[in-house]
Amino acid sequence: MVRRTKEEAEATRIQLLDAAERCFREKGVASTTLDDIAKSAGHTRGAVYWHFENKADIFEAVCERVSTPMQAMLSDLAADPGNDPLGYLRNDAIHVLRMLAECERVQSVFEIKFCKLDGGPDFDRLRSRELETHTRCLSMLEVVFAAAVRQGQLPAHLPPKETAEAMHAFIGGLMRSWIERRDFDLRARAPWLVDTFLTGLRNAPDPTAYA
Amino acid sequence: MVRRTKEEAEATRIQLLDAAERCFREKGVASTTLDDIAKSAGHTRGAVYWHFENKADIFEAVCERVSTPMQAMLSDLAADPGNDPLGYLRNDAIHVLRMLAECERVQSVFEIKFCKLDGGPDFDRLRSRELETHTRCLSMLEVVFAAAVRQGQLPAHLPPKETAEAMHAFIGGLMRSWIERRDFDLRARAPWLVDTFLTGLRNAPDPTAYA
DNA sequence: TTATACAAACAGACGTGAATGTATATTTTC
DNA sequence: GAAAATATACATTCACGTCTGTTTGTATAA
Repeated sequence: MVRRTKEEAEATRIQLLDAAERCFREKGVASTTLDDIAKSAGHTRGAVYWHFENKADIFEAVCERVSTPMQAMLSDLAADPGNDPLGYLRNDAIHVLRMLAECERVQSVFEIKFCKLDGGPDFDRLRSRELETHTRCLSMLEVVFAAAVRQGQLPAHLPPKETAEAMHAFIGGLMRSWIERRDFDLRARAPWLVDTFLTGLRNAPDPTAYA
Repeated sequence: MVRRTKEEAEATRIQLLDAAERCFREKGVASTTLDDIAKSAGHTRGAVYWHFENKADIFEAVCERVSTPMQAMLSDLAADPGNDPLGYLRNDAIHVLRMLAECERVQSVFEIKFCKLDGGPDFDRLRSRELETHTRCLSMLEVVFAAAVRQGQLPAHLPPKETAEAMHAFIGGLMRSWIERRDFDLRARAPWLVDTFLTGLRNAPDPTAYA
């Protein structure tokens, strides 16, 4: 089997990515061999090396298939929050949680990134990009919180950095916990969880009281 | 160099574990070879294979050096919370965060477990134990929350499982975020962070209102 | 008390398998 | 006919496990 048409070639590329996603999730990234991926896709390593450079390249491609929705969410956050920044943030947080609960591909990639990824010397480029995304996300949270304080939606004594960190930790922690155990209805409970956390921020104690 | 005394042998064992901890943290578990560990400890693979069976065995030993304090904390939670369960939980959560902020070894092992561990087929035994610990932790949180509700410290409408999950996600998320970036003072902010979250629980909206 | 036997605590060499990257062969489409 | 899209074959590297060698603490007995 050789030299398919352009569309067939693109199809095998997708088959390879799907197979890689499956293998990574089942056996972890490090323990997955290129032959595993090729076999699982019904091809050989020849096809793999035609479409990709190495395992790290495949992994990046697998991740990029879901990076777009998350990036979109980030730019959502960056958009003008209007006169209800906290409501805006609430919707966005719920949206993120629901996207995870609903989209199988997002679940796969997050499970791989969370649990199946070794911090080896490959993947350095990817990790630095992740860190940058994380940083941008935190600073945008800070901006939105500042706007909420200006609108009187949150008390002024909230420490900006720690508040953003807490929000991010809470959402990220929920995602990880649910990915690892799936023992509660994330989609249904997302609004209540987010509201409960934001209620804590609204009534937060004054940090200056903590010596 | 051979046949040291009992104490010297135990010393090399500890050197090997320290070296493994360093290598795992620097290069990831999967990318660390047994020769890396031996060299970094100033020994050879002969010493490694004398003290341990394989890499997974080493990793378990590395983890067990900090599992004891965490287990102690879990049993703290299991003890009688008295007439102030929420205050008890508050102290315990702060204690966990501070132990991470203060103990370098805990930081290392958690960083390895969080970011440097591939979910390969080895480490299965370890992972199942982790899951069991996670489950026990969640059920203990449920017990403490139930007690807090009985004492009138928390509203009765809190869904037990989701509340425990949220608490665990928040603490775990904070630990992960801080491990990855260390860009805020975890030790100093721990009480405020925990109090802010618990304030959210105290004033949480009624979940039955969420269709 | 001392000689001796044994086993502990390693170091170093060896064989093996497996995964990687590359080079080449083979078709088929354009 | 040229190049794209794969399969196949090959060489190399590399980590693992095992085996053996060596030295020395230690127990036992004479």
